[in-house]
Amino acid sequence: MPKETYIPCLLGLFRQYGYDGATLSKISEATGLGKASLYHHFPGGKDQMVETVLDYLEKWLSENILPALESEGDAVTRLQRMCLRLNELYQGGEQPCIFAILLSGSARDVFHAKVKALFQGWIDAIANVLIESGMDAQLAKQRGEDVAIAIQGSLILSQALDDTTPFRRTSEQLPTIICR
Amino acid sequence: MPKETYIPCLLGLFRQYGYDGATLSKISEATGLGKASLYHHFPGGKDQMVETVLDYLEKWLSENILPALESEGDAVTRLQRMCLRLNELYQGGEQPCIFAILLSGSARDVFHAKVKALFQGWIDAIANVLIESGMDAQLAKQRGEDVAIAIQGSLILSQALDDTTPFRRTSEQLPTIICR
DNA sequence: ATGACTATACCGAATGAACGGTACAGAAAA
DNA sequence: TTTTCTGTACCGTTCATTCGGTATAGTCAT
Repeated sequence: MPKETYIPCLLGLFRQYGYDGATLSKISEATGLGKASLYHHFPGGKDQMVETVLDYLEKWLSENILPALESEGDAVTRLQRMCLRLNELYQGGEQPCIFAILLSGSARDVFHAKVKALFQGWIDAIANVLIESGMDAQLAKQRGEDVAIAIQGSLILSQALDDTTPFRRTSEQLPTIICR
Repeated sequence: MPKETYIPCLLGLFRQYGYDGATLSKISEATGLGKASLYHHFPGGKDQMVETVLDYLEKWLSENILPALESEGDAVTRLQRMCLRLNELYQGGEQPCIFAILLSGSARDVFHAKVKALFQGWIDAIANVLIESGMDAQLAKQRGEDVAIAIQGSLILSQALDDTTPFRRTSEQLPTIICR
């Protein structure tokens, strides 16, 4: 089996346990692969596993989130399409954001640059939608950040309360609120 | 020295490294205490250290955040006073939220109940301010959640971008936005 | 005031378990 | 038969935790 097969499994593990908590034993058990097999597919060890997951997600974002933002229609509609995709990514608010997870612990040193770039790309893409619809560029950038803030915050709160309502409500109301 | 002395140090460590990343070696080095001494003050080990920090923070919240929300003035003013306190707690957005940190990794099983209760208490206190100022109860609860979402989200984004601007802007604009 | 006792604070060294990672020989697939 | 994969056994390191013990200071009864 190619290593891509195990990406969803790895993603789930790093989401649930974080970088430091996702031990090789857990990874081995969850994937059904022995340590030797894991190191055959990922010679770079745990770091490379995360790297692979991040590359996969970067591709997923560029094939799902960006097209939604660059699709036809007004700004509200486009943001709604984005939220539909985010709903898949976070499984309706049940799953935490792996990018946020990777910001703490020993993972931060290694992956911060990549995570930062991903956030900036996302925010810029949102801002462009708003600029296209006639919003002032500086305000559009702020509103782009506000989207990221609302999504990330609602995921945290959904995790904290063990209830997906905050995320689902936020992703529903967000598009209209952002566009004024 | 009494164990309370080490609370700020422990708080900093768990914030920076998370529960799984904050090893006894790091704690020993940062506190200047030998591992055996740590177990003298905290016989329950790492769990008890986190518990002690959480108890300290619960007290801090009840002496700083709640009084700010129950102080004199209109809703906007009271929320502004709360944000001033949050600014201290998170050091202007430089420090992540330990409650959010404790939601992932092996810490989640142990501390989720306490974190959930803290969030709910905070949100309820905010909602009460808004209800007092004439807002519908159900909407007030949503707005209380929106405050938590905005604060948590802006902290995540500040960490991701390595720039405190999102947190500082959010905590400044939040009070007026929430009250409509 | 003195010696016996106790509580608190601390530490170096060691424990077994688990960590991330590797070596290698054999199985499976091409 | 060569390449790809995997199971087993291992490596050194680090993990959380504990052991046995010291230093200090205060509390006693004498």
